Amino acid sequence: MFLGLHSSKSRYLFVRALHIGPKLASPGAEDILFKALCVNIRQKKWKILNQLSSNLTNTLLSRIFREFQASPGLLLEIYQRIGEHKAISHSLNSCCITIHIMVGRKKYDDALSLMEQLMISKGHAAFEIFEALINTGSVSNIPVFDTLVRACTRNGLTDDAYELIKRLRIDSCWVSIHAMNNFLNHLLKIGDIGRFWIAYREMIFFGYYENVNTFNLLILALCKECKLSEAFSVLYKMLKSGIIPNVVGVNMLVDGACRADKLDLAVKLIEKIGIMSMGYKGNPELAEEIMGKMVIMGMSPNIRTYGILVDGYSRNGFLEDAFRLCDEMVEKGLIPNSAVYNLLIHWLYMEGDVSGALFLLSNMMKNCVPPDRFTHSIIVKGLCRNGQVNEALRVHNWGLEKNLAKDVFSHNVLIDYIFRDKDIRGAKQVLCSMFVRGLVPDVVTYGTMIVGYCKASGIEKALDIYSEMIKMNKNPNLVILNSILDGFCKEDNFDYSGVLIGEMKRLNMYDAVTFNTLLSGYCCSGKIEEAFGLFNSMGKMANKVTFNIMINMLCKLGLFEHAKELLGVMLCRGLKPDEITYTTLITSVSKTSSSEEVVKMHDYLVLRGVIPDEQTFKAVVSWVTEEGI
DNA sequence: CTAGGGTTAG
Repeated sequence: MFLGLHSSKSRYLFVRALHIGPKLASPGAEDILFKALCVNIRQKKWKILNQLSSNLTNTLLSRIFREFQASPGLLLEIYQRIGEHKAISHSLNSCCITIHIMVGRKKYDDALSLMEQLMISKGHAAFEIFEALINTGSVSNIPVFDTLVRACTRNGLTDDAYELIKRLRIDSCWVSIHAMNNFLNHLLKIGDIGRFWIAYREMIFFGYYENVNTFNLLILALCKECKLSEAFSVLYKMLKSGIIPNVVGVNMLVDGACRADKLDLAVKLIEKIGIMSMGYKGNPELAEEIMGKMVIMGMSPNIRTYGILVDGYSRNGFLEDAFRLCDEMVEKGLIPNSAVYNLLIHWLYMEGDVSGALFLLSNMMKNCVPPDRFTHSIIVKGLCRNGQVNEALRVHNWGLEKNLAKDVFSHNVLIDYIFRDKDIRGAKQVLCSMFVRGLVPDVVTYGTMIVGYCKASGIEKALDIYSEMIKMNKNPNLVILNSILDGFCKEDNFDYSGVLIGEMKRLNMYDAVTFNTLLSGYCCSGKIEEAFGLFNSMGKMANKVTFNIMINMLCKLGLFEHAKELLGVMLCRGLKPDEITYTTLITSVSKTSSSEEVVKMHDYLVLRGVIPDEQTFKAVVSWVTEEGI
């Protein structure tokens, strides 16, 4: 009998070890334990780990880790099973040994989650882990530190990530371009574009060469800053560096063009990728070259490109074109995925077409396209937006039952809309139900609460939420800072808003919304001089909203001719008036001028691409009713 | 590394 033999042999060895004496007893016993553990672990018999837990010393554990370093899957399981056991505590070092082994075997995701365990569950600081990794390996083991940088950015530890990169540089160890890209991408995700450019310039200064991903990030950053032509010119820089653009960069340019109201440009870009240089730098030869290379690379628009364009059309009110594009896509053999369906359903809801959205949803099911984590939230938001908050709550609860609402997404939407009804209690209830389900509020949740409190009860309560957010180690982003700024402006507290803007500038975190918010604040409280001063200093940063705010102020002051002049400036700068410009101007002109003037203004604006919405319609209807036409 | 939730204007 195997077991009998085995146990008698163990007993024999054990007895012999006792006879040799206490000094040598322990290595012998450790050997036996070691072998027994290895045999059992290889057969995935985990019971022994529990049985022998009181004997597992650090030296024994390191031996086991080394023994299994060739099979990282098994190693990870050992590590986790030991971690589950209360009697044995992992040292930071044993975890770092495991991390080194995982990275050595290219199991980066496993290494990443081990690091996250150390940071989150065990509360180790990034630099503690850094030191331990050096102690258990070598500082020149770059992939390990690349992973550590990634772990930092994934958990919002921006400064730690940056300090790590700097610290390694002092040791003449350079994290890879991949880690640098990861850091740059993180800065864009948290909305810190100022810091993005500082980090990028620094990276180039220290001799890194951009790869295709770095260039894509540059395109993304420039698109976010609405510097579309600069974003396009990144393509030249890429080719000059001998790097061929890929579809990801082009997709971002398509998105940037759509968001800058340049749909035609987006379409051209897709139809003939080389065309983009026309009207920008005037170098058709280079454009042809780009196109040629892209065709060679098999770089044709993918499903994502079409999705972005579907979004672009819909966003600008051309839902019909979006559907036409879908037909074209299907003709080209690209099958709409859940993202394309989601986008269309989303925009149908935004247009108020609830039944159309419902129809498309059933079509999605019919075509066996599985709904994803976005679909559920889009339905919840769509219903809320169309005044069916109770129905949205019903769908939400149904989703919770069916386990479709696992993330904070739809919760955030509900909190937003319940807050809009000034139902603070109701919003708090949704927040509580989040906690009950083990969902942790994210930055958007806090942002929504801050805006909600600003509008429902004033800035003070909003600031409480802000400090709560800081306590939970969540970093404020640009949207949150802008919301707080709006709160100050709405309460005429321009001292605090000045301090805040100063701080935001120092942090390099501000955008057009920041200044538009302040501008709107000035206009609302009649600070005309300040408003003009700010407007003039905004320069190229001024966007459509900036002009709408200024036009509205001039109209309210009865300076209609000046408002029209400003409309001209707006058009000269390539900014298209929208339905808000329309309502502002029509409301004003109908009060002061003849019906001919109103009709003239209407035609003028519609010819320049304004697509009337419900409120523009109301503006005209009220004028017609008053005129008795 | 790219579309789909929270900020500014009627």
